[in-house]
Amino acid sequence: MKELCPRFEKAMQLFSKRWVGLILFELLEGPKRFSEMESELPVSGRLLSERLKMLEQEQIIERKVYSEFPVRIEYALTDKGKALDPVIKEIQSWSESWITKKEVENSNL
Amino acid sequence: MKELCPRFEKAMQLFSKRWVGLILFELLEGPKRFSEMESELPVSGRLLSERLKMLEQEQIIERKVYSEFPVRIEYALTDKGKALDPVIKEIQSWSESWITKKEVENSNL
DNA sequence: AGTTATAGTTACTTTTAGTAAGTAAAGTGT
DNA sequence: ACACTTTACTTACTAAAAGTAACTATAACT
Repeated sequence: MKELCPRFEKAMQLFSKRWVGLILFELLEGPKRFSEMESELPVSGRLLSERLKMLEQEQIIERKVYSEFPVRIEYALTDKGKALDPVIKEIQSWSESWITKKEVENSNL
Repeated sequence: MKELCPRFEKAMQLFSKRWVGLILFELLEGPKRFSEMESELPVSGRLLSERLKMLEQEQIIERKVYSEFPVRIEYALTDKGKALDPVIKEIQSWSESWITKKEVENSNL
């Protein structure tokens, strides 16, 4: 097996985890709370928690605790995370050019 | 649950399937055969076959049969597939800027 | 101390991925 | 004609990841 490109492989390993793309899409709009993301995406608390933990470990997002009542916890992109903006934008652009209405409908069956 | 962007969600659904990114990376270099991809990527025949079938159905790749001895089958990107070049390039560029040597090493444990 | 609101976690089921061995098709050699 | 190659898959089985629903933790407020 050839080496291909270890950094690219590592990046794809992150991206090919379910929900990661959509979580990043959300966070590019600005910092969000757990419950916001949970309600805006069709992801369960269990997986959202798991992914946020992973993205924090990869230093792509940052978890900030605000001691209010009730406690507010916000997730925000780091510089490394913000640098993914062009990637998300390219995927968005591609999907608008090449994904047909029909395909979108059929994917929900 | 908000609608977000159905086309983007559909695109991420494709991308977040394991090996899809690496298969596209390979095919952007030019048409490839099954056995070539199998040996260049750490993917098993079963999944490679499944992914190629899926990508063909999505019209991202094309399967061409050449009646030689032994039979030669090539997979090539369609225009829709070639249009993913900027996406792959952006991921590559991000990974080169932000994935450290250490991260690459640790991901193989 | 008990209530409330957010942010998770746990235990369980279903789906997807990984592995290894086997089958299919079709041109070749005898 | 028929067994032999070579590539391209498929099948049966095991392991890992994702989905679901109910439950717990924390901490400020009353």
